[in-house]
Amino acid sequence: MLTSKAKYGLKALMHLATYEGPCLAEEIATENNIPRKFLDAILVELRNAGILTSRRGKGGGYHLGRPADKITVGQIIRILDGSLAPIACASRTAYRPCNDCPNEEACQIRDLMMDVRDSMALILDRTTISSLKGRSTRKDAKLWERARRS
Amino acid sequence: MLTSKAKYGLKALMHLATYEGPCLAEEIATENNIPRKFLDAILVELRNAGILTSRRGKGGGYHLGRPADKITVGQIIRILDGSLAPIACASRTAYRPCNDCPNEEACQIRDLMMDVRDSMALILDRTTISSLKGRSTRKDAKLWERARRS
DNA sequence: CTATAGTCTATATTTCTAGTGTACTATGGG
DNA sequence: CCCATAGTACACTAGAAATATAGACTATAG
Repeated sequence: MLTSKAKYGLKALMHLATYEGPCLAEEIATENNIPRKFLDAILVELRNAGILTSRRGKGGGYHLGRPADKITVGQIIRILDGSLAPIACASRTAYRPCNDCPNEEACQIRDLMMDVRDSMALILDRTTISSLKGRSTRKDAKLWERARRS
Repeated sequence: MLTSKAKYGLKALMHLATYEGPCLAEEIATENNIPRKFLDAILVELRNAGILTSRRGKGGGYHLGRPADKITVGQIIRILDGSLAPIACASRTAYRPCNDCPNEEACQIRDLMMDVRDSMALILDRTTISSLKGRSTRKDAKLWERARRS
């Protein structure tokens, strides 16, 4: 599951990748319909993880800790949501056993979910904030197609 | 997320696919470490969805409503968990808009998550209860490899 | 020294998950 | 007809997680 938390985090990062200098939390919040205080907590988590840096006081704000093309969506989801995998027992980074499986290594469901996790990671770990921003949505694609036909 | 509910449901179906005749809920529950009453609710949902049939009274029980190779994991997750997609706005079958997106069609996050959903569906919709049962786990693969080397 | 803007701690609200309890209904066999 | 078996319906709850919110505190520029 992609929670609102991670979604907000990604939106904030896209925002920060768009503007040059430091951005105010307030500005990020209002421009992206994110509850201010909730965003604060998210920004702090990202800062603690080294994704963002911040400066206090007048003229302060947040900015990216490294270039937008060096931050992947997968990283952000792992930081904010804890895991990519659809089930904890299939997570590489946030593993937790199920209590109903006597022999986890032989669990076919877990095994299948590891395949799912891998295919998710393949997409999410190669998508950066930068490429996410530059991504053309399906609507764009449809519009292009229509334009090409016409 | 794959909830316990869906996991239990898949286990129950694998159980039913293994034995010929109708199985008792009690038997499925104890053999798979599933809380009995919780399983009851799951089996009823699967029955209402046409995946299972049941017979009451002495000699009764549950059995598959169609061959195990005609039931996909994707179907079961959609029935029991509601959706495959990591976020509701990217779901094909259980769509729900986010309330923070003014222009959903242009949301790059949603678009990315649709790609993720598609790649999950690609795996889950082609995996049947039958193929799930027959799946060799990574442990098996490792054992084989070791055996081949030795 | 003061307005600004991030930080910390605690708390509230809502929703979902996972599970339980009780009573009821249908069926087959004696 | 009765009774044990086995599924069905419905109500409910405890606990966790998601989604915020409030308020006091701290650092900094000017």
